[in-house]
Amino acid sequence: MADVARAAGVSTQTVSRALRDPRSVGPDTLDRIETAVRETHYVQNFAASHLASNRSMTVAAIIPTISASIFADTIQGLTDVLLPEGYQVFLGHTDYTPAREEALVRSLAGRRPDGFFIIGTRHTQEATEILKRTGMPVVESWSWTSRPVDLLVGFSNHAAIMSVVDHLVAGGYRRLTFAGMVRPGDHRAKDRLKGFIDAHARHFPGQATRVVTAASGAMEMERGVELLHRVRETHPETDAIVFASDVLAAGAVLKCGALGIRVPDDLAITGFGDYDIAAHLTPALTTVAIASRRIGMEAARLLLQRMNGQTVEAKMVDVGFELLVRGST
Amino acid sequence: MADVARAAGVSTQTVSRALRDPRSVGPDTLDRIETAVRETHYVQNFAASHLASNRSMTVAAIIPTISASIFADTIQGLTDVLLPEGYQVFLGHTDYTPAREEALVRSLAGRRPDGFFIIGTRHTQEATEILKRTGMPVVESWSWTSRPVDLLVGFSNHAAIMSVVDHLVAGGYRRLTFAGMVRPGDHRAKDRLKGFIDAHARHFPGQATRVVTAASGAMEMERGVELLHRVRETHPETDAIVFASDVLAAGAVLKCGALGIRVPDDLAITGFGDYDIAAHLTPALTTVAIASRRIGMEAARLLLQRMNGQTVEAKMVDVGFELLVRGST
DNA sequence: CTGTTAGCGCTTTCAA
DNA sequence: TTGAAAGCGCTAACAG
Repeated sequence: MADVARAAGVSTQTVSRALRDPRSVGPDTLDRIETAVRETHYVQNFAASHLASNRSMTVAAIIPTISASIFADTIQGLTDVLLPEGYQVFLGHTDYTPAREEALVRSLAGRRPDGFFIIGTRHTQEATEILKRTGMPVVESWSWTSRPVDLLVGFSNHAAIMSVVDHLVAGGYRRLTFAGMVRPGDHRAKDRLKGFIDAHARHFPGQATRVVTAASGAMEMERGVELLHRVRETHPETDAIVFASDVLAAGAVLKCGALGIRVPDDLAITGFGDYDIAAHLTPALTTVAIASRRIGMEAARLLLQRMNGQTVEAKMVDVGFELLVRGST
Repeated sequence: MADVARAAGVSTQTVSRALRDPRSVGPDTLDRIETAVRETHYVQNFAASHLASNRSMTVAAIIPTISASIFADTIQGLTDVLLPEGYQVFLGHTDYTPAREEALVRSLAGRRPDGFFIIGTRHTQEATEILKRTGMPVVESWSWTSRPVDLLVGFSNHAAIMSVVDHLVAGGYRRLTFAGMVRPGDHRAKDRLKGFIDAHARHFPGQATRVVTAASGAMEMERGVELLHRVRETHPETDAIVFASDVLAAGAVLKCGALGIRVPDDLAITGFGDYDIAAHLTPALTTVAIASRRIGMEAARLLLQRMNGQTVEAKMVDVGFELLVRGST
């Protein structure tokens, strides 16, 4: 910056001002500075800026996994809103491990982001403590709680699955089985399972609940195929499978097609997430649509309001969900 | 850090040392410092560290798009290797727009990352200039070139599609049509198209090339369905469609199933990428597998070597590709 | 193994 | 509209 100042014949102060708000300096001065910036190939040093101004112009984002996940849409929405405002995004993933999440929170907090975005509302005590102490705006997401750390953009996984069960029961299905991946650190999956159990208990009081889960392995269609087989072995009376994810449901629907199992006549199938494939399957998949990208965008907007010193009117945003009834039920 | 030093009865220097390399201070001292860190809830300020040491412990990554893309696996691989080494990742996406890529490069360069990862080998002149000037290690990826900016982890999209065409011709198909999304800024797609054109010219010299492309819209299965229809309208003689992506091919295969078009008897279909769905379709999809995650991991390893001051033995890594022949051809 | 000194490249504050 | 002085919170380099 000193080089630029010298080339433009002004002080570094003026260069700094011109860079942050071009209208705050005289037009001739601005011109000379812009020329000098180009000639010297000057690139701002945000670390110094951050240290001096105590604003990093970054947001930290923590998600369980990036690959093959619906969270990618959320991050895309988040960055779509944040980048034009000059913010860069730190991205970390936890692989559904609370310890890794805590380590990430700690490490990212050291970067002094101006805001924090995180999937989920359950964190280790230490992680929660750090998030609260930093004093920066924090958005939790993809779940629902009455007591968020700070801000919340999410929906009730529990209610979403209950609506699926209600739909199936209304359609005459009576022997429902839940099938999903339930990893120890995945509270969204647990909420969905609980939603199934609660809805089942309401519709069929006293009757045993049928649940088949996998705790490890990647979230792939192959898991759905495996779960389908396990359901048919352990609960052959099943007339409808409630999958915790479209990925699993898609694997099962495709396998049923290959095996000659008629969906929904022999077996109804539901998914979760409304992935791209859901509408393209034969039969098309009944599922729950989540506004994944919108979650990221709403979160970004809340963060921006806070980072700009405005007060946020609604600290908790429920993006809801939509039951999409298609041919598989 | 001064608070910690005071609480532990040492200088800030000793605290700094203890934090970066616990073995560099005495065991009692370390003990007192660790206690003090906990009691004061101290969180390092990496911005100050960065400014003083000229190391940011960050890597910048630029990809065309995050959502529903195979690049997510690459980023996962990249961060999987980088996070344990203490590096955080800045992630930005360009939506296949060169101007946005340049803006991102410029902005991220200001963060002074210790390394740069970017998809593709074609950038604006200005972006290339910035990448070269910073002097930091740069990994380009997902393509191939003889003159990378610095390091390269990729493969030849051109050769990959040629191998698909060779396979189809060897299988007796004679009226091939290429179908894909070819956005202006997507040079991988262009390389694939060129690979098709070149292979076609070699096998069928003088014969017109059949190509159907879409330039806009999201990369979704619906595009594959649309392209299928356009191929059947404009080139009804087609006996094999070479899709530029599994997403498109999957949409087409599913649609064929619904329409009663027999694959591969009436129409052979190939994809690209070996997405999860490819093996689960009926018939399973012949496609080209790319080691997406490995690209990220190899890139991270190269960056780490450079960032640690080691010399890199191979500046260009060809991860290759694998033609997976399945039922759709 | 530990401490002292200087300074990283900006921005804030105040003055002109 | 512009400039001078001070300092953000660390680490490098050196000394002890």
